[in-house]
Amino acid sequence: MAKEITSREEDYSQWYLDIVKKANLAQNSAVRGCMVIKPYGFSIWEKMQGQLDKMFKDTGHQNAYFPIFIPKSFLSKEAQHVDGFAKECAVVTHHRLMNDPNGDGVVVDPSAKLEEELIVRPTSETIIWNTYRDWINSYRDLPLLINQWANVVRWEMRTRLFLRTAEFLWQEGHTAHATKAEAIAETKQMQEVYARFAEDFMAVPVIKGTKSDSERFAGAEDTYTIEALMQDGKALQAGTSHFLGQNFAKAFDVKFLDENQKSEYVWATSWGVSTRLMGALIMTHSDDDGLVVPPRLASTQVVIIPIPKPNDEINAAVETITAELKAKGITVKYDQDKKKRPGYKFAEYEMHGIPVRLGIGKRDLEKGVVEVARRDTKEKSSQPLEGIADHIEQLLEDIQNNLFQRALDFRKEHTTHVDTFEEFKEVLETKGGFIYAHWDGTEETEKKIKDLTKATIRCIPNDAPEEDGKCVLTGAPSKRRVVFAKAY
RNA sequence: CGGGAUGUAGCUCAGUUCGGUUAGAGUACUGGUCUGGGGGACCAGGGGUCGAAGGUUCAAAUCCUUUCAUCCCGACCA
Repeated sequence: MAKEITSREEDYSQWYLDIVKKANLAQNSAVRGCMVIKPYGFSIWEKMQGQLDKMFKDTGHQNAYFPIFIPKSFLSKEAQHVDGFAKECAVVTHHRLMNDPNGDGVVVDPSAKLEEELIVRPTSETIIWNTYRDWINSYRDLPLLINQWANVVRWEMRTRLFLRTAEFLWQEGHTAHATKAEAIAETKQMQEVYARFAEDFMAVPVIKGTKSDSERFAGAEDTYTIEALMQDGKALQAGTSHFLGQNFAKAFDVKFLDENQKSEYVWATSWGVSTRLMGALIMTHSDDDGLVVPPRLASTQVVIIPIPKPNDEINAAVETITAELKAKGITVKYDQDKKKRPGYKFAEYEMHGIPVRLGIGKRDLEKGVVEVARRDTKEKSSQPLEGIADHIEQLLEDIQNNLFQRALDFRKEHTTHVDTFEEFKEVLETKGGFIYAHWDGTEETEKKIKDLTKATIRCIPNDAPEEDGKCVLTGAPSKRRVVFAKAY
């Protein structure tokens, strides 16, 4: 077999790359660290975008677009922010090419040097807050609730398709508020939106929490995160929502007159999820036969395969089924390719993770049934043609729920509470996953644990109960457990 | 940026040690025949600047120098 996938057991990271490649999701490009998202991969991203965009609008946000280039000077206005991003910025220094005077090809025209260099945005806080200064004068201008869908560039040293690429697609919300409380409420609301999206649509269970000082977004006062667990026991940060305080308002001098005619700095938030979610989707559900896409994100939910190939009788039956499914809003593809054999198609659609596959042949038609195969469990059964659409509608729902439940069970099995550092290391080495442990709250301890084990604090869970304990490393008193894991 | 490895057909790789006709295999692709309920068989065909540049030589995928890229391990990383 030509399209074999490396098994997860054999080499997890190769398995991931095989899926991305063989399910036609993405490929490496001519530019290091940048990827080409292929049509099938993009169709899944589009489904994600569509749903997220709806959720943003339902919570009162509007879309806008800001430029890809940021004047260098903007980036240095917020000290922590520049520290966080300076090392990974692409910089535009010239605006013209010319023919190489020494031969063929083109060279940068030295006379076209820019007065001020432009940074390709690694994130848009600075240019957006520079714009907000003009937009915000009064409390009546607030809150300002804006989102943008864009690409950003971060010159990462080591990249991996979808999980960390030099350029990636994302959305970034940037909101401005009159009060601190309101901004914090917005930050939490968006964390909630992300969590709901991850769980209800991606079928990926997440832990909601806040970041420790060292893991916080550069320029934020608080970073709210959703953390997912991958099948290899490593954590993946799936989305973040930042409470920015008045940091950017002060850096860009964005003030408003409140109802008491007092001039105040604006309170800010920003929040984002990226094409990295594709990586989370792949690594949560897929198996050694290929991608598994939850029905709610599948661009094609049902594929119908004529066995062994299309004929008038089969076509007629398919036409009926297709009409019934479409009436229910289910997306269907009928694969009439005569050159490829059924077995080939079965494997191919499994590779692509299509949730439900129908097989129809002469035998089935004689009995008035159709073969229904579900991708998640790979179970097959014969179902009567009568009422098939209802059955499939229910089946898609079952698959969606089953994927979530399966991921949740996996997470439960890979979540451990530990009280000693010996246990901590032991669990990390044997089964990985999320480790709930006490921590003394200092950055030194956090760093030491990271150096010793490679595990980092993924978050301080929102729902962590108060509990007296001792730091797993130093033995200093602690009030609650935090979540540790090795992370992507 | 350090340590290691690799660049030969779309993909996976052989050939490089020890230089010698026209550079190979599997797979994928194209056409045909037979097939047909889980990645079919056979026949025929197309496809290469051997990563790039320079050098040594009668002769370079093979030797030398430089360079670029990719992968793995570190460092780095919302």
